[in-house]
Amino acid sequence: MSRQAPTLEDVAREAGVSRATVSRVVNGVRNVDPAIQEQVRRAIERTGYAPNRAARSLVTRRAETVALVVSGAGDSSDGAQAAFAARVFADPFFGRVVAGIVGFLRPRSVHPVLMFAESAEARQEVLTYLRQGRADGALVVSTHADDPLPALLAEARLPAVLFARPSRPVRLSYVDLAHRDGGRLAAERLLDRGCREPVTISGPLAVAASQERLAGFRDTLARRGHRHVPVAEGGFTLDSGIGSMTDLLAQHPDLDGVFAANDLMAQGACQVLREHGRRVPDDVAVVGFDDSTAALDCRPRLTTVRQPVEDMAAEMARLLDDHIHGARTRPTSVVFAPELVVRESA
Amino acid sequence: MSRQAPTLEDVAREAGVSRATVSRVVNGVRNVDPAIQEQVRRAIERTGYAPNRAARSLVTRRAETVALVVSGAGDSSDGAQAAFAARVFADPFFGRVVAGIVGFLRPRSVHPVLMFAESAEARQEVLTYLRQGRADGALVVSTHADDPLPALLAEARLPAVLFARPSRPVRLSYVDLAHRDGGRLAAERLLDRGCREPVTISGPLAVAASQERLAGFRDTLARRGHRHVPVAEGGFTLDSGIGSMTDLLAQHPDLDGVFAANDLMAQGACQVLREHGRRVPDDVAVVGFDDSTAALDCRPRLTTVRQPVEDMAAEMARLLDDHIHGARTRPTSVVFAPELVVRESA
DNA sequence: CGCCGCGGGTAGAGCGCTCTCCCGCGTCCC
DNA sequence: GGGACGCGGGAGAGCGCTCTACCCGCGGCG
Repeated sequence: MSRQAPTLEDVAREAGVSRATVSRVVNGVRNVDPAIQEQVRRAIERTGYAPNRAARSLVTRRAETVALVVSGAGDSSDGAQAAFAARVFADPFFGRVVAGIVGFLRPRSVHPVLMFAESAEARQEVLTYLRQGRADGALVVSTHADDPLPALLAEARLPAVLFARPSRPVRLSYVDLAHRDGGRLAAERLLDRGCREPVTISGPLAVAASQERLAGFRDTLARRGHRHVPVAEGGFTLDSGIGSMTDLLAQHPDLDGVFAANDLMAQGACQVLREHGRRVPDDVAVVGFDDSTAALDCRPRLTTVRQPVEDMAAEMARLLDDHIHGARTRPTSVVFAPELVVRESA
Repeated sequence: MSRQAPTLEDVAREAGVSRATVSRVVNGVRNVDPAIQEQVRRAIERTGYAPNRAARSLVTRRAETVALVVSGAGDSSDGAQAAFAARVFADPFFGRVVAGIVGFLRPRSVHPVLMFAESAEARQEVLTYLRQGRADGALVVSTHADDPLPALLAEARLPAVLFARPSRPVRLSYVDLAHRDGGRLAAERLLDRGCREPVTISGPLAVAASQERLAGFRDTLARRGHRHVPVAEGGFTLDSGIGSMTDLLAQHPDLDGVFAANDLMAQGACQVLREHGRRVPDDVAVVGFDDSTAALDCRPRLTTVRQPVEDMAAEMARLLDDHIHGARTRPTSVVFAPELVVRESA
């Protein structure tokens, strides 16, 4: 604060070489005499030099920063953003996304800028941010299917990678899970345990992933002779899991297997079942989805369809990195395979 | 990507004025003829101009960015960072912190850079980041009491504000809660409900906040005639709440009131109590702490000591802003008052 | 009538870095 | 022995912006 931060010039003077030479050893380009290198390194040490990033970015045209955008759909009113942020972070799923992204980015010394884009205004701000060159690209996690942000990003030709396939196709790379296969795995597990009356709590049907999971579950059961599978639509929250399970139990008292489209709802279902005197898994088998922390918090611990979120998030970051550095020019999609994790609940 | 982004120069040429004039209307400084202003604004529109932030930062010496640092204590091994990130985000508490910070920062068009500092190396990276001028200051949320980062920050004279008072005093501003008063509120609630055998599940005693909450709880009970209050030390996780409650129940079967030092543990406690056939709140009253989402997810919904986390986080951001802009030079601490939120569990 | 203030604009000097060009020198090959 | 070439180093031109001069014209005033 008080004294000016040392610049390249200062280090150069201290080391008795030119600015260019110092820059070379700092960035490790070209050969520099080892003796001079050492000399410069000591000068850096003495002066406590740290290269000014703004100056560097100005000439390299690169921020070495990416935006991590959590994007909602509609036009939430102004004040709702805090609630939006809190809601997003309440989902253990998001923590895993962050962990995966940071895992890839950190070794490269880049740190994500956190942005929320739940309103038209906020979306515009994301675009501006990128166009100002404050970030080199965006990693977008949408909470709604009809999020307008991807299209805006694609139109502006800004580097971006999405989590999950967008509802309308856009020229952007994305990573996704084979949700349909996940639904199949859940169905097979319940069937293999001998369930005769399986039911399911789906995610919000506006979300493509929910549709796919449900379709995979239904198709598999249909192929094994179960034509009519009761389904209650949930909202991916614990609360909605409780509500849906209560309804299903009332309408189908002899159900003996539940597939919930995420762990949080499965946890809610377990709670309700226990309160109604049904033992899990002896009376009713429960399969969740995600393999989030909720799966382990639940008693009994959940058998669930694992989504390799960390790997998927890391892959997102890798794709973006490729796009930014021109190593990849056309949009690419990477689809991951789900995996059944067997614990106690089914 | 393809074509160069338009610069001030381009806009100036387009509008038929000088670079400086365009800069003035962009930044809204000094009087510029309204007609010319309009002319410039249209030129900006036509060219799709967005000011280059690196160039601006270079001269203003300001990044208009702050770092949001989640800081651990020890020297976690290299690979542990992903797990650290996931663990941090699993706590609903952190989502509220982010919401509060973003709530303050967003109207000012600044977005936080997310950093984890759970190892010595990572801490160094935070310092470097700030010294490179990539962020103007840091908002630090420590997960451990003896976090070395605050001292490093203070020593380097970098603007920073902490969440919670550091264990060793450092010349840094911080916000905190009157935890002791929170413990008192919990005790009074249990007493007022007529509890005769209160117990408590504390947080990790290495954390100052845990100590304070426990002290406030104990002191209040002592003053009302309860000398020996059974306490089990938890770890702020649901799991530890389950474990602690199980132990307490075994050793003190006639307990009729529980104060858990956070909602997650209270939720675990409720679960155990119900499994042991105790009704909450009729047989055993339960008071949590935080008023996090866990308080609402719990059945029955938790009576809890509310910590105004969003307000506290917003205040952190405000303090940092003041420090950065020189409006505040000496370290300041702001302590918030807890509040009892009565729901069903007590 | 000269002078001064002032509104409204321009010119240009940097901010701290990267990177191209250039230069001097030693080496190698013909 | 001389020219081509490689290598290590320096000089200096920007990158796109802000901001301090400064300039010009005009009205008011002593």
